[in-house]
Amino acid sequence: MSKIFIGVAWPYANGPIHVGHMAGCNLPPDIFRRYHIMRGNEVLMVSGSDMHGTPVTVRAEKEGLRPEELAEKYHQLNVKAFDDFGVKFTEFHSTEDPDHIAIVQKLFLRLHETGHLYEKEMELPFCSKCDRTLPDRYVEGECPFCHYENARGDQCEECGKLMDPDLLINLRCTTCGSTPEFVKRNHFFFKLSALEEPLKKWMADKDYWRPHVLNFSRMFLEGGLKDRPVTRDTTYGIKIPIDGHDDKRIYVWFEAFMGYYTMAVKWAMDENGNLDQAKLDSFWKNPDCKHYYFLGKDNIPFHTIFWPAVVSALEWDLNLPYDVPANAFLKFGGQQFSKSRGVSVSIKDIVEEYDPDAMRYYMATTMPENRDADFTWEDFVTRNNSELVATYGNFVHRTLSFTQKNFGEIPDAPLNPEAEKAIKSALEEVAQHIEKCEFKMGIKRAMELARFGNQYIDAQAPWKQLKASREDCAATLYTSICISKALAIIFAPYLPFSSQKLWNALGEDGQIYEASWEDALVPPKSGTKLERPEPMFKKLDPPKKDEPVDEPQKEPKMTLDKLDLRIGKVIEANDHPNADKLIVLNVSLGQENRQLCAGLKEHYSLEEFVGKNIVVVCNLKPAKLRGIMSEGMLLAASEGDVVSLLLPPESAEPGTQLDGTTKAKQIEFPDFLKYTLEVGHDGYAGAIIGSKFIPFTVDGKNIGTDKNLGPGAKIK
RNA sequence: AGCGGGGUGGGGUAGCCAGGAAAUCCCAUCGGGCUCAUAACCCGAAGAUCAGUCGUUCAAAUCGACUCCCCGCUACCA
Repeated sequence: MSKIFIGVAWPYANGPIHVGHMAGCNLPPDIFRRYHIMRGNEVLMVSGSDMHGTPVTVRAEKEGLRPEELAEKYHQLNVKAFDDFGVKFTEFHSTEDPDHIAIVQKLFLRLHETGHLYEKEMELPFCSKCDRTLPDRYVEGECPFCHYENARGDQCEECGKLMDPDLLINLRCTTCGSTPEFVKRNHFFFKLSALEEPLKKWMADKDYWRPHVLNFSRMFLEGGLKDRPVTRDTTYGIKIPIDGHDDKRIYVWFEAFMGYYTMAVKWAMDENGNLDQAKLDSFWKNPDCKHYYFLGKDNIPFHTIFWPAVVSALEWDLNLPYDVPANAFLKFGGQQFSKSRGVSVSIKDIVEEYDPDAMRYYMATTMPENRDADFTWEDFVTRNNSELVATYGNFVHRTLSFTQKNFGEIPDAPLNPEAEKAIKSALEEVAQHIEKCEFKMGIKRAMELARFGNQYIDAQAPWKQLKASREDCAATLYTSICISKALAIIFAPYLPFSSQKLWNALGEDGQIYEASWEDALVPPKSGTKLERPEPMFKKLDPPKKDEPVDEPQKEPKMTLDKLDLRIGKVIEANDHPNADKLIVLNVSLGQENRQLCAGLKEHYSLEEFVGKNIVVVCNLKPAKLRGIMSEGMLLAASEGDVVSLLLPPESAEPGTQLDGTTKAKQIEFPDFLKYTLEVGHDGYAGAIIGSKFIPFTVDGKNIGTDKNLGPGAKIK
């Protein structure tokens, strides 16, 4: 029996866990964990919610909550989602956990003591209007090399040169546009540069890592390591345990991954908070305990470089990562998952709608182990129906129902030696795949055993044997039951819920996770009464095809349904800090708010905008307009010099979709310009599709223009 | 711009790191079998110059170079 430590990347508590997270970082460690438990190994699997990241504060502002409240809300939600999905952690808490905080502070002091942290004065741009120091990313100015006007503080996008904020000419704050001053602040730095060589040495024998992980990490190291600041000017987060730094907090990047250790410490404490050092050491100082970290590819350097650096800098001889099987990204219909763009499916919704195992199966077969993969509902349904239901589910069901009907119990007969061989090699190969974190291969191999089962039954034809020789028939069925039992075990790490059902249907008592991998070869007891079986999995209806798939035509046909036009209500209007003609609007679309830039300063005053209903193109690719993100475009008509907003009925609720338009996928700006939109003969706005004028309507009502422009006025 | 990843029968994918009779699985197509099973299962057929060019090699989807497309990232938003 050995010990396995599993660290799972800490999810941000700024939203519900979605299928991308689950397939990328959570399902794989759960499969791994379940397998090892069945092998009799002791597993410590930890993670928690990251509550201190900037995304949390940003999201909190949007929802009008304090960051702690928001984080706690999503933390609770996600704990439940994991549980419902069958993903179980030994310890799952949050960065607000008092023990986490206390231990992080201890580690901070320890690193200070070992000389890996030092204090240095750094000059930081400070925006007095926003009242905060600005990270490099949040300052812009003219590039001193190529004189590009909107170079960022970390890098000039135009010439690609790395930048420092103090080099920029005419600095400004990207948020508000005012000019920052430089202030001197003391910050703590982690001496990463000193660990470059040791890390290279450590990584030298990691050839068994996934190629993309290893490549990326080695490249990163080759690029050289710079010391990194580990504190920042903010008041949300963990306090620095050294006097005189009340206005600073420990940087999230530095603190969150310490959670792998803090959670282990927490686990090794009794109710009174007394630490059992030996218990902790058995996982963290035990050379025989392998440490695995599961995460998405965006997280690789933190786990293959920064975290190992910190662990070794503690100088306690703690275990370094053994493997970091990072996954690539799971995309959704070809797009990156993104909450803000509505490209997301939360686990909560999935478990309400489907059997978790159906989704676990789909994820396990498509997870992005070595490259990005694509999640589509169609594919999910197809794989569920034609593999899970038709191959595995069907094999078990035909076996059990035939046996139950004709024998009523597990017959007494010998196991077919061919089948025994097939079971053994499946067990062995699936085990090897899982141990090497090749989960996709593992489940594929498991499915082959089910396929073997179907072939076996077909070849034996027990329905014929029944008439010819009841003895032969019994042998076939007994063998099929043995295969079913093996399938229950083999699939248990992947599909725990259905394996449990099958386990009990085979007359085995208790929980399958208490069974061991080797039990797959223990013959089922003859004479066990069988219940009338229920199918293990349900067939799913193919997704409704509301429109014919639009692939056939090469030229994208102009149809309204490719546009996502919605009613927006202006909440706030401001001048663009860096442009003469642009204004920046904050617009409510019901569910969400968006920031738009519009070139209407010469035509409308700021006051005129507020409270107005407008028409917004919501599926335009977001673009930066003179430094400010514009997440859509408002529609206005122009006739000569006169520019007029489109005027939807005041009764229309923000967020209402214009009739005929859909939440279509994102389009590029040039594609949008291909549409001819204009004011029709009756003075109402619309689009020309083909040769027909189709008026825009919302809730059946026409949309006019603010200044009653005449027919033919162009809209954009 | 730089870096990283990808381009495999009609669609979606595996194989590539450790080169070897041209290739996995699912769907779609065609033919056959079976009727125990959630019209499920089983067998068979058709279909790819493995993006392109050049090179290394007895041998390349697999290694190297270049080109063309797609996607992602660009460490203070893990």
